[in-house]
Amino acid sequence: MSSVSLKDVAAAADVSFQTVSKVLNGKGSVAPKTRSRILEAAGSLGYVPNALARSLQGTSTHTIGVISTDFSRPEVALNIVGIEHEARRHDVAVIIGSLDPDGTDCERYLRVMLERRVDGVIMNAPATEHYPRVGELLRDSFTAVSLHEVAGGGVPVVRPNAQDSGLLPTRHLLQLGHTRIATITGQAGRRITEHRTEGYRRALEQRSVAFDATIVEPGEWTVEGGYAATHRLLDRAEDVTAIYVQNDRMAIGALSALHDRGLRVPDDCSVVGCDGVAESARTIPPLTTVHIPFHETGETATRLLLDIISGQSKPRSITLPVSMVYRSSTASPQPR
Amino acid sequence: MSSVSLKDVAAAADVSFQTVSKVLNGKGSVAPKTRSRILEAAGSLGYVPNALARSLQGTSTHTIGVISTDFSRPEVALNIVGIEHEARRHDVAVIIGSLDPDGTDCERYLRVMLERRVDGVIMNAPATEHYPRVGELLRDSFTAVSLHEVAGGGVPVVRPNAQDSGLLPTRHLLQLGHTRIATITGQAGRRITEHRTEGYRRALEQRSVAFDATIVEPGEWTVEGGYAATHRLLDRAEDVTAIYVQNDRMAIGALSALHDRGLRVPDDCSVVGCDGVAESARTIPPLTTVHIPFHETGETATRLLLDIISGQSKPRSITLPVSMVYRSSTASPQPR
DNA sequence: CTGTTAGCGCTTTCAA
DNA sequence: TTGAAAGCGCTAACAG
Repeated sequence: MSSVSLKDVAAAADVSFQTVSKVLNGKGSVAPKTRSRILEAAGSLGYVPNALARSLQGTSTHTIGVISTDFSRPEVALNIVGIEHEARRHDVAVIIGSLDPDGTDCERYLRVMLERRVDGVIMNAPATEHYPRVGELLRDSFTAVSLHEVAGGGVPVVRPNAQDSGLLPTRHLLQLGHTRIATITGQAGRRITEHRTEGYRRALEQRSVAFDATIVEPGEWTVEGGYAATHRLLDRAEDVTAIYVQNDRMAIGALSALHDRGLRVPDDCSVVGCDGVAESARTIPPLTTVHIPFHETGETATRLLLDIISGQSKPRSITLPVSMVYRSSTASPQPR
Repeated sequence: MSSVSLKDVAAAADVSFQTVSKVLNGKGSVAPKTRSRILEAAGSLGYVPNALARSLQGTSTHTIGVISTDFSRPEVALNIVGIEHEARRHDVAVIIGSLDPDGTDCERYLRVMLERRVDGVIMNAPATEHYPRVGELLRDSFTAVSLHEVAGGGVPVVRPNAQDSGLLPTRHLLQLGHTRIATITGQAGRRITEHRTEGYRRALEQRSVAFDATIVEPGEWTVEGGYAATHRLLDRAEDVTAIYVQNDRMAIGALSALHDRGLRVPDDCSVVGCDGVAESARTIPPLTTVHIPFHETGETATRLLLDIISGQSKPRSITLPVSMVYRSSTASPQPR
């Protein structure tokens, strides 16, 4: 472990350690001879500046915290990768915390971020969107940007257009001629689920198709959840001719369930996913879905956070556009 | 932003800041009255200790670095989540760096970790396994544990049994009666690819089935790569009756390609994946695969790293067992 | 051009 | 039981 300090370099170059500091930071003026002597000493000693000591008197730690829901889900991972890429572009380090499913450990993580004096925090924790204490902490003690709503508001939110994520695919199905369109939703009680469902509902309304709560089935975001939800749905309403599944992983489960029931996609039932994960291109059949810019969302949130920290930008929320990806899991309803 | 310091608390409680330090760290003996006065002052002022200052004279920063290949791939994400979980259990913060595909920015990240004086580093960067400079740095300047081999060795490696990951599924196919068994490999030149292929080869040898390089096709680990590789493979060798695909994402592509060619799985061709991602349970048909304990690998590596740091353990490598998951994409070959 | 003085927030002796 | 002194590695301001 490197523990060569400025003083060590100074001793080797026979100058004061403050002069070394100047040279290494390119500040002040130093005699060329001294400078090169110092540079050489630093090089041969393998000097590496101590970022902690540096942060101690500066105002910035060049570090941000990311508190995220379990990022083994690919969409979430893409968010984080986007965040990390943008942070790195600005020479900012990222400390990460991954929450348990209920987000009950969020405050603990926030505390850690406080102790480490991060310059700001990016929240990607839908589970905490109704926790007032988290919202309070974020507003009072941090410069923060969130990818989901925050209890009590007051924190800039950067996210893909969730309502369009429901509206676009539903409209697509309507345009194909479907009228019995079911939806398999994400986790109940989450804003993002509400928004996607709201988009679905609005698309129906625009075409004067009645919303029917009996063909709205929760699927928990998981492959298995989507599989089970599809069975429950079709056990109850076999006249459904199309399903908008609120994420691709559940859609993979839905395709499997449909297949197990002897139903052909899209002939007997159309399916639209949401998210645009890589796998969706090669499901059987390839999945029509909504492309959500997860990576870009992470980048944008980070850029905003960094701009707010540096005073270059005022806090504001940003919504990113989503777009349809048409593949072969959707078609006009066939007479049966 | 909280910038209440020990001195502020001391002033409020009318004692010296050193006494406050004692109380807050539970050291030394302090009069009960003083103690409670200090505690109250700290509480009402919202004092949060500065971890950076604390690290400055201590020997540890309670921080580890993780340098990883792009973790938007679910297997990789699982590794990282495992690392994070274990670190958090030990109250250690995690700084993350995600490499570009070639890992050329690895040294830069290592430098950042050095500057931040992390206690140790976990490497998950197969792309750098042949970079001597990375190996050197790791050995000379860090306490490190890697999830992949490191150039020049000397760094403990914690990883799932890669050879078994090839041997077990191939043996399964052989036991079903297949003899024309192809494999779609991961990225060429990577150790993990070599190991999985070596396992495949060994299983064949054990049953005296000749290894045939013409039915070994590289697939780049991606869905699309697996799709394309399957087509290339079958264009060349249509007598293949089974394929061991070296990861589940490529296997999804393979199932799709097989379907597009009008081949039925498993009747016309059996497919075994590798990794055991959630999607594999609901592909069409559900995929027989190898379960790889990615989360546990991350946890184990972290526990080892932390133990090495604290001197509780000597550096050593650990191999974790993998296991078969039997589903419906494999069957005995059918006469055609 | 260079070194001195001061201090970031904290922990750790050591005296009082 | 408490506080004063010292120092972790560094930067910043100023004097020489």
